[in-house]
Amino acid sequence: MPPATPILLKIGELARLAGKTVRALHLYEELELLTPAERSPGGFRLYDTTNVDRIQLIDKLQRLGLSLADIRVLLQQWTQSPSAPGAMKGLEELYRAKLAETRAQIRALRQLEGELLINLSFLEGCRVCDTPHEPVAACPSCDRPHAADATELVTGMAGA
Amino acid sequence: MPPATPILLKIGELARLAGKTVRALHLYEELELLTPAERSPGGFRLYDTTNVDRIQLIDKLQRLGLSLADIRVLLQQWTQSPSAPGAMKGLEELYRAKLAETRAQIRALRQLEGELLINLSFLEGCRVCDTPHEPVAACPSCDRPHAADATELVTGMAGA
DNA sequence: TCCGAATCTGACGCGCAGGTGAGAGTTTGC
DNA sequence: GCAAACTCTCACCTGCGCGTCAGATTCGGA
Repeated sequence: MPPATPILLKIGELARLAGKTVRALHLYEELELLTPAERSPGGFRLYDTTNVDRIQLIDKLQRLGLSLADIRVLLQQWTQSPSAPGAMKGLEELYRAKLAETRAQIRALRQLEGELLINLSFLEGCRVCDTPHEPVAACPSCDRPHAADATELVTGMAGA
Repeated sequence: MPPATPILLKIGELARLAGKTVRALHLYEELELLTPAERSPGGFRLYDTTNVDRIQLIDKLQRLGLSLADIRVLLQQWTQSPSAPGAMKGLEELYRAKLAETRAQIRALRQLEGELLINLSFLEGCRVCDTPHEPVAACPSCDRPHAADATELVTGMAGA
């Protein structure tokens, strides 16, 4: 049989499939992150379906905290690497570093979580507080027992 | 005894203590997040030490994902609230919402973590891969067993 | 063949959180 | 009383990731 014409997508279709806007895809092309397989006679961009994966890769790398410029460098390193295992190396290093960062972020968020819980419990005690203290500014420095643990998430409100 | 002159800090000192730049503190003042206790005769801003807490509050709220404008609104609501328990209410709601968000972020990061681990293990297998496949593009679609689990963090590199 | 929808290129705008001078005035230690 | 260090107030600049026209062109179905 004749070589099956590969399925080609127009930019709007690709955008919908990948969950991005047309403008975003234009931008990715400007920044050399994404290249259409070809153009229609009239100049429309035509993409093959592997570009969906490419866009999702971009998306995840963004969520890892990489800028589009970073991603460009990464992709270029990849394509320019002479050997397959060599190319994998850079990727591996990057992912290892990002894994560490991700874990650090998780730790930070956990700490924030704990702090929120502490302050919520303080505020809860506050709700039933019968010590009359107006103005409000006095409350964060309330001397009742429930005030023991409040952090600057509450105490920082004081000066006003 | 005479009223002890409170310790007052110049902006640079406060900045160092709080880990911010002078410019940032200027900005916070423009945005009505921070007000110096007074000014020197020559016009220098003089802050009292409670402002360190205030800045750390701002910092944490930023890390919770609030914009400086959001924070301004929050601080204003606080100072305008007629009753102490009433003022606590808004804060409590905010923190409750942010707690949920924080937990969602942690979940997302955990997932990313898992994905990174999967792909790292793929790449590790890659390192000792003796299947000769140049060009590199072929590697992500390698048919050896170690390739089973790679996600688009690896497969998205293919088209190039 | 014709119309409406999609796409093209190019350029400007935005929101955020400051950075970065410039030029002038203020403090402070010696 | 001098110089160095600090601070003052404008005001414009930056990076990022698109959004948003505008005006022209192209595609695809009836």
